[in-house]
Amino acid sequence: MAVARTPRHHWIGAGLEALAAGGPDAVQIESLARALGVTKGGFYGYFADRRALLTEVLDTWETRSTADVVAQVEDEGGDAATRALRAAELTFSAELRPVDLAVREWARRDADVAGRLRRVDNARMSYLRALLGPVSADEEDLEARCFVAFSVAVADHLVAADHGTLARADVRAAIRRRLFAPAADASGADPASVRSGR
Amino acid sequence: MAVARTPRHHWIGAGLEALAAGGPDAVQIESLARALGVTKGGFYGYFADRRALLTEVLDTWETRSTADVVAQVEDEGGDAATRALRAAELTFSAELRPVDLAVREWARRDADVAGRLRRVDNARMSYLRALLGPVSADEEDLEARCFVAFSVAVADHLVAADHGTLARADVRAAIRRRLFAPAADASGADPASVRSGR
DNA sequence: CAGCGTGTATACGGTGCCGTACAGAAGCCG
DNA sequence: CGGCTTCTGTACGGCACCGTATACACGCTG
Repeated sequence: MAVARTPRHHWIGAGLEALAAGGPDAVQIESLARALGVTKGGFYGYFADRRALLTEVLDTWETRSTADVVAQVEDEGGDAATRALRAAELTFSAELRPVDLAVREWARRDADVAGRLRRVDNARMSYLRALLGPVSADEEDLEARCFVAFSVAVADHLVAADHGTLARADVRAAIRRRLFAPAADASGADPASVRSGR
Repeated sequence: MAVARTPRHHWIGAGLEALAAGGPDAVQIESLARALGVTKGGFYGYFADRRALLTEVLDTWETRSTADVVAQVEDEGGDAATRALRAAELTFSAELRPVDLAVREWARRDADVAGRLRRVDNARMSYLRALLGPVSADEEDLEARCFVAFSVAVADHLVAADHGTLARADVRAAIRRRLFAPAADASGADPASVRSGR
């Protein structure tokens, strides 16, 4: 048997990169083949068609951006704030972030993808909610903080505005201070006291 | 002379809708023609090619989502908070919002579009900054509030998460309260005292 | 009521991609 | 070493779109 020069996961990897770079329309079999230095000859041995590849690409993204992230964050440990920031770092890493944004746009016009994104976002928000829970006792205030944190993480690389004399990093830091500031009405709940919330 | 059944602006309008619905790749001449109930016969009388149409579509979007919005908001008047919320309503209206999101995604892979988006976002942020200016004296805090407001507005229709017993509208309201709350250190600057900020 | 100009329909060549078919190469096994 | 399995290259038909060319139809204008 000839050994596979282009195993299955190579196609998925190239598919992820194409999705990140140009959206679902850019995931073209002949284009991926060129990127991999082969022709599409072998592709149809692994996948029924283009749709099948896209499905597996999304599966891979889904796993990497939820289960894998949580596993690694929990493995590394730290207090709530540390873990929340680490989760954001991993979720919106240089490789995963463009895929996330592409999927988000894709979800606007594909119900299946929208369903996946909803699962993924709910998982992420649940995790964030558990981490930020001790910061604020009020349900609405807590949810506001979580949604702000999530929105800023998503919009950060999507909003093109400048900030005068400030750098984007300064703005992010200021937002972070606001997010982790104890609530006005909440009695001194200490974020650092949560070390094992799921 | 035969009267134009499909004048220039019809093509641009259809282009905007296609861009909103499916991104730049979906702006296809033959597809727009079908949507307009004609064939592409007349298209090339108005536009040199597909690129020319896309340029004009972006021009239209740029004007509508900056100058037109500010003009209408200023015309309607109201205090700073009212105007900020109204500007958000108009900018992210049902017709303009999908275009905005499509352009945002497109800007990730096209330098020209990225430049436009930056102009537009900077104009929006300047306006917002002027409106929110009196809420907080601290530059970083102000910028944080503006960027949060903008990010939430953008991410609102892009993040698919649920909020337990709360509705998205409740979360938005809670965020709004946080954004307009006077700064802890700022002496009582009253948002309602600004009625004619640029 | 001609006749002209303008917008539209139709037809065409070119290109790029999908999915299929088949032939060839490359390694492992007996 | 010869055969077999498995992957890859090449070729093909089909389709959808772009941009051009050309012929037609409409309704002003004189």
